[in-house]
Amino acid sequence: MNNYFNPKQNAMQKADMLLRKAAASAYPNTELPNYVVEIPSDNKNGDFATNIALAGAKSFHAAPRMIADKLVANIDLEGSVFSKLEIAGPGFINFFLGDGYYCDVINGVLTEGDDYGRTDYGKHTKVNVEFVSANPTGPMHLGNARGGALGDCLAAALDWAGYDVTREFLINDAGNQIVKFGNSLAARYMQIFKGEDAVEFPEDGYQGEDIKTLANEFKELVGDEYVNKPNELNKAITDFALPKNVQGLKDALRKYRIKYDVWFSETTLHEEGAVKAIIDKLNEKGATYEKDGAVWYKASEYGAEKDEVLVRANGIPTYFASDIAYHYNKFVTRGFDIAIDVWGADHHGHVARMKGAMDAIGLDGTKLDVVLMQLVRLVKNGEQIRMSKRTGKAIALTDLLDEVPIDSARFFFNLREPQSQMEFDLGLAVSEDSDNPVYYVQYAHARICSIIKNLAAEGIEFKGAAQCNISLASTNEERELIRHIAAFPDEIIAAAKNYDPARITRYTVELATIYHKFYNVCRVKETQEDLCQARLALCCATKTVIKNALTMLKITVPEYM
RNA sequence: GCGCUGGUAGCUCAGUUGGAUAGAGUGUCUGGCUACGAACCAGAAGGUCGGGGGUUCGAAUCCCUCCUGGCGCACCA
Repeated sequence: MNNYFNPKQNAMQKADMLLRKAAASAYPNTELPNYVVEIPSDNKNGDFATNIALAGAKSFHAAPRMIADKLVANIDLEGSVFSKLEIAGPGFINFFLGDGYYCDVINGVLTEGDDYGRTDYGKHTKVNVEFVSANPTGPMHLGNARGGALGDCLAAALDWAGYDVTREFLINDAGNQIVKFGNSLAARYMQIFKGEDAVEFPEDGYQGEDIKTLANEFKELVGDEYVNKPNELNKAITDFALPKNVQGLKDALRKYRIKYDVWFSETTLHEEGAVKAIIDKLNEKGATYEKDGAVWYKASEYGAEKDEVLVRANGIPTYFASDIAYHYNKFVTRGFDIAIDVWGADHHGHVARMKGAMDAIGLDGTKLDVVLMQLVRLVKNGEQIRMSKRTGKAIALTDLLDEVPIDSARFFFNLREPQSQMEFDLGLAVSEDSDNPVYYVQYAHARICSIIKNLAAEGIEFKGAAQCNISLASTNEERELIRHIAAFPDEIIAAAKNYDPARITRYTVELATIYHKFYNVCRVKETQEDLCQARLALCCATKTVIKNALTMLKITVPEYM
């Protein structure tokens, strides 16, 4: 049983139980049709509605309205959370919640406090969320900013929904791109001494200014020591630069308020022989073959489009090989039940073959979930700012965070669902006025704090939910507010289930809107005492939910603005 | 060419997994502070849900087809 407080879900289940009971007595020995109990878009149609009479026309052998009449006649609302039923339209049965429900919601929220919204939906399933995992060969870019906000908030949603969550960053500190990184650094280092024209820069090298900066720092440290030791230069300068870059990633992400549980080094997989072991394993399963001097994996037999190289002709394993070993490590060595990878949409070709590879090594590919995220278009004054890693003019994450407040960046990147091609409006994100939705939500919180403070100054304190009669808060605005507050735990579950934390961000905007409407219609101050207390209870409950939601998203919750 | 993914109000996007008259924000226009924070609220206007077929009591949602934007199809990661 669920010990957590999830009022909406509970009430919905109660509605469903009443329906089943009614159907059992009205139509004994008849199989129930596929029906739903849902929340109508217009609350004139009740708090919950069911299509059971429409969907059951065939199995109950009657017209929908007749079925609805018969079912309703068999439902007794006495002692339930519902105050009335209605039959509407073609045969919908609508449930209306009663006073008791609204009181329970506010009472429950204030009792749960900082924990309101948590459920045990995930049943402590061990889930690993890997996100950003930017190459340590250069600074992070705008896409990583979205991936960071997305991954971190998804992890938070899973945590609140009762999963056992690990946030993880994979450091790609092995393989081809590190070799390229070293070659680029070495060339820049040599150019310092011999001139740019005398030393050829690798055609596929990293062009960015940061490579020159690192080479210069290395020169400051060791002078010309390596000019005549070309064989040792590459390793020495890589060993110098790589940790610096990794530290840069850590610093930038910490500034972005992301704290990882695990920084996983790809190199350790090679050192421990895990990559070789996984290739052997595939080999044993008969899933490999040799061609042109390379070892291939029969990916096409496991759902992928075509076969893939595991070990190049030069003997170096591909990233794909180490990625299989890495996920084997997640599932088998560390025992995660689910692995979620947040990738840029440009990696979608990798999805089917990774899942297939999990099946090929005897694991379950369906336990690997990939959240594909579309890249971001940066827009300022209606014009797109293109980013290019090659020209070195990329918009770095650190640059973005220097310009855009963290609250704003995290909020914006979580406003759209992952697969949408979002636009990031730099002008809007920087603006500190009402156009910026993050302030709209924070404003609602600050407003509530102000009301509470003003009342306290007049000697009026909130006496606690148990001491007040919430049913006095009976206007549409008040009821709407309570209903939305009640939906918070379900919204988190939906975000976790659909891997879409943007739902929570949008939820906070809706909550703020509903609160502002309430504020404009219902005075708290200078109101008859009982009603004042009831409305104060609503304010406190709203404050709790905004605080919990924004805290979950790691956005500050100001009391003044 | 094949695959993934999008196309909903002028613009940016929702739409609770097939439900009731398709919704927000923004922009435009009009109202509301000698009242708890006007960083707010109310109202108006704005739609062939890319086009066309199909499935059924019922489609933005599912199927087929066409148009179109983005991305991917390396012994890169």
